[in-house]
Amino acid sequence: MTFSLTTWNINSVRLRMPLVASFLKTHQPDVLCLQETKCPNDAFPLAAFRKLGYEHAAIHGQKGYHGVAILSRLPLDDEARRDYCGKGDSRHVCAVVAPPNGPKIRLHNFYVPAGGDEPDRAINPKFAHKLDFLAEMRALHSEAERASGISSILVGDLNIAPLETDVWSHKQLLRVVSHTPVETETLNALQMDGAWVDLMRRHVPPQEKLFTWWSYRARDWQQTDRGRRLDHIWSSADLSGHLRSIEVLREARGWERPSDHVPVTARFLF
DNA sequence: ATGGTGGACATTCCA
Repeated sequence: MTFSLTTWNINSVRLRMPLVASFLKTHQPDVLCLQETKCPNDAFPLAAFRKLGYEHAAIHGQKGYHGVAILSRLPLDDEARRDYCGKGDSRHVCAVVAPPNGPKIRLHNFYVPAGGDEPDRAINPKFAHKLDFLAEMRALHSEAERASGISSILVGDLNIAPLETDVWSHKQLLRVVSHTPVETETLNALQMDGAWVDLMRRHVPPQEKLFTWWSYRARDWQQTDRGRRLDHIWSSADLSGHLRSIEVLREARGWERPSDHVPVTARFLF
């Protein structure tokens, strides 16, 4: 049996609902994880998702900013939210899903703080927040959960492009927030701590450039191709052998009134 | 070195 999951920073779920509907009709992932929904829970378009076959939802939104959601064709159990850094931001939601013939999987959906412009925690509180948020994420040990009989998947907009090939120019972005050494080292440490596997790079060789985000500010995003890989799909080690494909839907950046991020889909076989 | 665009919300903040 296959199990598929998409992560997508949607930059307003209400504005982008027609694009989401079109994507779900053509790709039909079992689970959709959204970030930057920018939508309070009582205004979330649950009915529209239900009509598309996504009857199960774990949502965590707020007015104006941030917001994460898990929409699913399969039942979701044991849903939870965590308030990272005690700021009251809606940046994490999780739930357990059990694909047919597969293990129980806890899905963590994150929207990590972008971190502002200046990569110095002493003068930029947003950058300090980003690093503190990542430090708090280290408490998630996928191995610990595995030991209690449950596998893990971590997805979301982590706002960090860790590899040299995750940005259009390693040299030119070394001092740009999202690709600074302190961020990429912190992300790598977090990944090792939890024994997380970077499934996108399991499927696409690290030598190949791979982007999931292109700035709105570029005159022609396609021509200059100044992208970054800010969106990620990680899993506990036991799931990596079940991965069958990763699809980065680059064409979605060219849709009408697009998000600046594109959907990334992982397909597993159990 | 600078500003470019886009979304929400309220007349600015955030990315």
